[in-house]
Amino acid sequence: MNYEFERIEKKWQKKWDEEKTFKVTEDSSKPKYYTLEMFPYPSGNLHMGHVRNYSIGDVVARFKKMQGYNVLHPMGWDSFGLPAENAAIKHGENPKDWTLSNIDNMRDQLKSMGISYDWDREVATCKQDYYKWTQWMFLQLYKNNLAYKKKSYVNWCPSCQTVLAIEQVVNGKCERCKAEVGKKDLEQWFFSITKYADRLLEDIDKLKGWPEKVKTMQANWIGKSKGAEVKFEVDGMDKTLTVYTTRPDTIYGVSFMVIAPESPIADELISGSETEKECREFIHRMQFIKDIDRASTEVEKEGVFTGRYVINPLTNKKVPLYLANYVLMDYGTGVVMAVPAHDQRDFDFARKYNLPIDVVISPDGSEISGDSLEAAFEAEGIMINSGEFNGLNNREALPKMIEYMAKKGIGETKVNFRLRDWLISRQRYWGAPIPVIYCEDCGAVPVNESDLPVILPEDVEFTGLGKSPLTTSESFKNAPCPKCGKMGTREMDTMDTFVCSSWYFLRYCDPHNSELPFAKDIADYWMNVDQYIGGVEHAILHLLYARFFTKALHDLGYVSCDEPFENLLTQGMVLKDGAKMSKSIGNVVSPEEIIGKYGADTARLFILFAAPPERDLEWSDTAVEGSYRFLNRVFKFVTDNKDKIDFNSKYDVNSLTSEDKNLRYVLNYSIKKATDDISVRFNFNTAISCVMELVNALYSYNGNNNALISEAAKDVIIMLAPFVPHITEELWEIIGGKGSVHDQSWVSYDESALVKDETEIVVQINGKVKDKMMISTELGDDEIKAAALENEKIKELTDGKQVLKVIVVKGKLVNIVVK
RNA sequence: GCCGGAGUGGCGGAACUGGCAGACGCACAGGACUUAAAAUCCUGCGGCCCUUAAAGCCGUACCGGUUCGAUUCCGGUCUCCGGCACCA
Repeated sequence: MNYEFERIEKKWQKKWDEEKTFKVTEDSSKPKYYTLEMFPYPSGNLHMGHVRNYSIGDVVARFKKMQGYNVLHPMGWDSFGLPAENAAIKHGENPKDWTLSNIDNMRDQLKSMGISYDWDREVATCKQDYYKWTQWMFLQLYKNNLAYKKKSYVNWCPSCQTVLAIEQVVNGKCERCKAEVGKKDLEQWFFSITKYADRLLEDIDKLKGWPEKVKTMQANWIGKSKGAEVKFEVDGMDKTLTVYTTRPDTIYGVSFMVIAPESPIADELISGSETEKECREFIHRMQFIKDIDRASTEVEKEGVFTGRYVINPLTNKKVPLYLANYVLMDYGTGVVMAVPAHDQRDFDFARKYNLPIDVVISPDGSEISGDSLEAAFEAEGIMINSGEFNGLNNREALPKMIEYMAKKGIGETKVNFRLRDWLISRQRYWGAPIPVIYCEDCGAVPVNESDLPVILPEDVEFTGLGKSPLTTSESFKNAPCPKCGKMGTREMDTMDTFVCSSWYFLRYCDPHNSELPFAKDIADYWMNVDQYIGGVEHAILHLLYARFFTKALHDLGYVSCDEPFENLLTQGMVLKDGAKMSKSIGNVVSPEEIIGKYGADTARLFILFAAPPERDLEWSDTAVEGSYRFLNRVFKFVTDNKDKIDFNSKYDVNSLTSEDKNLRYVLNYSIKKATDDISVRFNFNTAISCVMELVNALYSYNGNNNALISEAAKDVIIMLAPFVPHITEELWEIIGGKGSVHDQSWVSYDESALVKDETEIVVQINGKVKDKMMISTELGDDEIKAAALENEKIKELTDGKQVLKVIVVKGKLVNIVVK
């Protein structure tokens, strides 16, 4: 007979809900612990990835609570975004109704999993009482020169009909809908995340509890590079071109110069030149090549001579200026000094167009002809053909050369970042409106804080064609200028949803505050998030933006912390048949189905047992049965033995049989191991496996020490409580436990129970195991050694051989080295 | 190309600080119970050799090193996964 998971789970879920078992408030008498799982987009249904994410988080929350922490464990909804709008276009549904009903459905699903959230703190980013504060955030950034509007050549997703941040363009495709991304010239709002580039990079070192992988990804994304900017005069024109280079040490080897075809100064440079026609054709042709194709290293380098020459400021040598496809407009200055002898890209270009290759660094300082090179020499070496710098190691020469150029006023040290400012405008309806009004006289004017929120209107049309639905609203469009009162027009763009999710962890601290997004003292009590858990797909976007917001809010005095997430756990994906679950492959296993068939406890147990949290997890229907089987074994053991279980019974340690001692050892060992595995290593799989061993030991125990059985049964229930909260709550009630099992203290072990009278040690000869023997733990090294040499089998095997050395590792082994 | 991570039975995985490789679970095989099946319980389960057993040998991607002893440390190679990538 299997246990009635359905009845039991419903019973306790109802009770937890009614009694608000997991509600928390600030409490200075206990240490606080803030654990958070990345909030979901309310697509309508939970998938296995969610189940894994929230099961992991729930173990952490319940475990910490049992350890005596005041645990904040909230949940909410990242509920602005495109799918709602697409549903509106497709099915004529209102995005708001669609979203709110999805939230209702998913909240029920979460409750059916028995996750210990404080539901009183639930937030939804699409609700006015939340997005009011998202708009407030915009205003604070704007007031402090961290938000600005500029015309720029931006990434445009033709399918989503909106611009995208660079981070949202993945391999030339829209991160969301996978459509090919194009370009468009638009006036857009940006957040100045680049002002924080250095701090975002440096403070990565503070993130001791983050995975190396994520830290590296962020560092690479920020992409700091140190070099110099150098000015080159254009021959015969009153014009200077500035280049950025990380290799100013190679400046004597510049044999041509290259400029990006889309550069705004290209027009001026080619006007009237003898190659003007070819140049214009080239520029025109490049416009129609997609970014992704332009940027590929596979594409052959190509260019056209502009007809102009520039003068090397160190040598006064005239070198030709080319338009070239391999120069990026949005990095550095869009102009690059080409040193073919020491840069592979320049080398390829020089060979193609027969340009000179001048060697200025050689491995040993000897002269090398550029013609003899098969590839650019990019390694360290000795400077040659470089005037007064000859003979120096190029790395030593580099700072000296920058210093020299700085003195002459032709160059200076320059640091460049790969990170771009964050483009937050979206030409979409279902998002937080950007709180700005355009006035004929005053220009772009921010809405007064007292007028927030700028409410998303409902008189809009969803045609799916051309312009954003927001522009179709008559009620929204016109608003008086906050400065002069003259009628102006509202900003029609909404904010990137990543803005909403960049501060939600702060709102959870004080979710009902109507005066501020959060009170500082309350946020300071809860922050930082002690443990953040989510998918690695957010390694760059969300985590970088959230760090930026936290730092900005810190600098503006709204919160004390300047990093939001103390520890980060990136959980692996849930796979089926080796592939990520997806509708198109048809390998989706729905959580509802599994919970219906085996119960939430089984689903949670399997997912936590099958792999450590950071690794990918292969779904196995048969292994789920195994977890279910285990829970039935636990249930059966407790119910079969409930008459023996008595909370008040005690046993005398000195009168235990060897069988009792063995069970007591396994019990205490399991407690020790499970505690370490959960708290130190987050290895829930091994924590569960040692409880399984304990249950196996209970089944094979033939003694009759009911006090010992009581202790073990009680501890099994407590140890399993964070993993399988319903069945343990039921069993706790069955054995007559007081209150909720989830309010119990975590189990502790008795060190003395881990000391055995006898222990098995291995006897090796030359490192190979030959025998095992039981030995009193009281024996010293010499006695253990003697015992090993006395061993019949060892005597036989070492007979006639010379014993060179005997190594004794107490409690583990003896290794006899013979010849 | 650069950066990060990983390679252990039929499968998921364990071995925490250099000390019995394969815990725990799945699958499989045999048995008990049953009229039968399911469920449950018991036993076996890396490979080679072998009728069987004992013993022996091999075995943690590959090659080598350090060590009494290496899945673990060091050097090199290969493969897979993830991120970035004409960033000057």
